[in-house]
Amino acid sequence: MGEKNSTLEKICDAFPFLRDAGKDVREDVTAHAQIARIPKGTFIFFEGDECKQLALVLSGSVRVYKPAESGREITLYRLGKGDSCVLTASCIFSRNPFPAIAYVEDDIEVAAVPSNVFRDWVNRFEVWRNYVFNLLSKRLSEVIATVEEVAFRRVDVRIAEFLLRLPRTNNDEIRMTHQDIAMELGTSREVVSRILKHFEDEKLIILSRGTITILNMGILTSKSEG
Amino acid sequence: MGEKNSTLEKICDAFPFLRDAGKDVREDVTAHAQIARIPKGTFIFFEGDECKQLALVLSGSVRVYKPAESGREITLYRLGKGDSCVLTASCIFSRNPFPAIAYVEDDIEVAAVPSNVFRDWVNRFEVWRNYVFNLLSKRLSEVIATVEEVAFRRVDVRIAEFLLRLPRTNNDEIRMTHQDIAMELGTSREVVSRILKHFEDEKLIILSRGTITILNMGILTSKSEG
DNA sequence: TTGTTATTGTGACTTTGTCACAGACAGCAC
DNA sequence: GTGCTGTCTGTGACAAAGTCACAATAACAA
Repeated sequence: MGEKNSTLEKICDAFPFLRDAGKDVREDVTAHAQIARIPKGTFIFFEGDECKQLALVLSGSVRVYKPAESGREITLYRLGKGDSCVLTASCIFSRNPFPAIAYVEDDIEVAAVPSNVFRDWVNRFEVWRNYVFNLLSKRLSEVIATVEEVAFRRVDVRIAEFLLRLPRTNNDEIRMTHQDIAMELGTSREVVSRILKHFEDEKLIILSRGTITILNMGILTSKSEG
Repeated sequence: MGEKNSTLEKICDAFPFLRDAGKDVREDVTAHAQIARIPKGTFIFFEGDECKQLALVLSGSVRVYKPAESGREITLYRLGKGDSCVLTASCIFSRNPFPAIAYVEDDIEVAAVPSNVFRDWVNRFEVWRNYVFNLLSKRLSEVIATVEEVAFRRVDVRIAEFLLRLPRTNNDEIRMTHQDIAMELGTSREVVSRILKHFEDEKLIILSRGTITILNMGILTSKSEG
C-alpha cells in the first residue's frame, strides 16, 4: 500500500494535473500503471507491430528524429518528464506509419499503461483529454519551429544558439562531437566543423577532440540573436 | 426540416464517419452546426483573441504557412474537405500562440460550431475524439514531411515534384508565378527562376509570364524521383 | 610499439540564398 | 497608337551551405 502510494506520488510529480484530479482518476492510475526503466540506446515504438503499452515518461530523455537517405539526420523534438508517446500511439492507431524514429538517449523511467486502458481514460476523464491535446499542440509547435529553423535561419546562428543552451561543465566545456551537432541540426559534419573553426578564430570557443570550451559567451549570444 | 436534412447531408459528405454515427451524434450536428461561406483572401483564427467558433471545412482550401522576417515563407499544410482547425483551437485553448498563419485561398464552405459545443461533442462522443486524433496525427506527419523536404532534398527535385502534382489545363499549362512556387517551397524567387530556366533549357517545360507549360512529363518525373 | 578507430581538418566543387539591378510584359489612361 | 505603372522574370556577382575525397590527428587497445 505504501509502495502503491509512492508510485502514484512519482507519477504525480511528472504529471502534476493528477494532483487536482478526482479520486477515480488517481485510483485508476494506481491500479494500472507499472513503473519501468528503459535503458539508454533502446529504440522505442518499433519493437512490435502494435504498441500495446503507452509510456508516460517520468524522467530521462527520448530523442525523436528523422533520418535522410544520405546519412544526415535531424532532431524533431525530445520527450522528457511529463511527456508521452501518445502521438506515436495515435499514428499507429490510425494506421499511419509514424514518420520518425525515437530512441532513449538518457535512461528513462516510465509509467507503462496498457493502450486500451489509456484509451479508456481518455474516454472517461476530461483531465486526460486535456493532457493529450496540450501535448499534441506542443509537439506541433515544436516541429513547426524546426521547419522555420531549417528553412530560414543561418547555420552559424543555429549552432551558436544550440551551444548556448547545451549543458556545460563548470569549466564551460561541452562534451559533444561535431557530428553530433550536425545530426542535431540537420546539417553535415563538415559544415559544423567549418563554422566552429570560424568561432575559434574569433576567440569565441576553443576546440579539442570531443569537447568545445566556451570563452566568450557575450559575443556568442549576440551571434545567436543575429 | 428538408433544409435541416440537406445540411446534415452536406456535412456527412465531408465527414463520412457521421453516417455510421449514432442518432444522438447526428442530431447534435443538425442542432448546432451553421453552414457559412468564407471568401478567398480571409485570414482565419486571428480575428479575435479567442476563437469562439470551430470551423469544419466542407469545401474549398485553406493554406497554413509560416512567414520569415526576410519575406520568404513556406507552406506547412492545407485544410480541405473534412479537415478543421482543431489544432489552432487546441493551441489557443492551451494558451500557446498558434505559430503559423492560415488564409483562405479558395472560397470555403464550413460548418461552424461554437467552441464549447464542439468541446462537449469531444467529451461525449468517441467518434469525434477519433476524428480529432486522426486529424492531429495527420497534421504532424505532414509537418514532419515538410521538415524532411527542406532539410534534405534538393530544390530542383522539389520543384519538379511540385509541378507534377499541380492541376493543369488541358494544354498542360500551369498558371502560377515563380514567386508563388518559391513561397510554397520555402525558397526564394530567384532560385525558382534559375531552376525553371534550366528545365526550359532541357526542353522539359516552356516558360512564359504567369504560366508554365509541361512538355516532357517523363523526364520531369524521373527528376522528381532523383 | 603498432595498428585501429573515431574525430577533425581541408580544398575543390556544386547548389542554394542574397542583392542589386535590368528588361519584358500586361493593362490602363490618354 | 503612346506612354505610364505595376508585376513578373532574367542576370551577374557574391556569400553561405552541402558534397566529396582524402589527409592528419588523437585516443586507445593489442
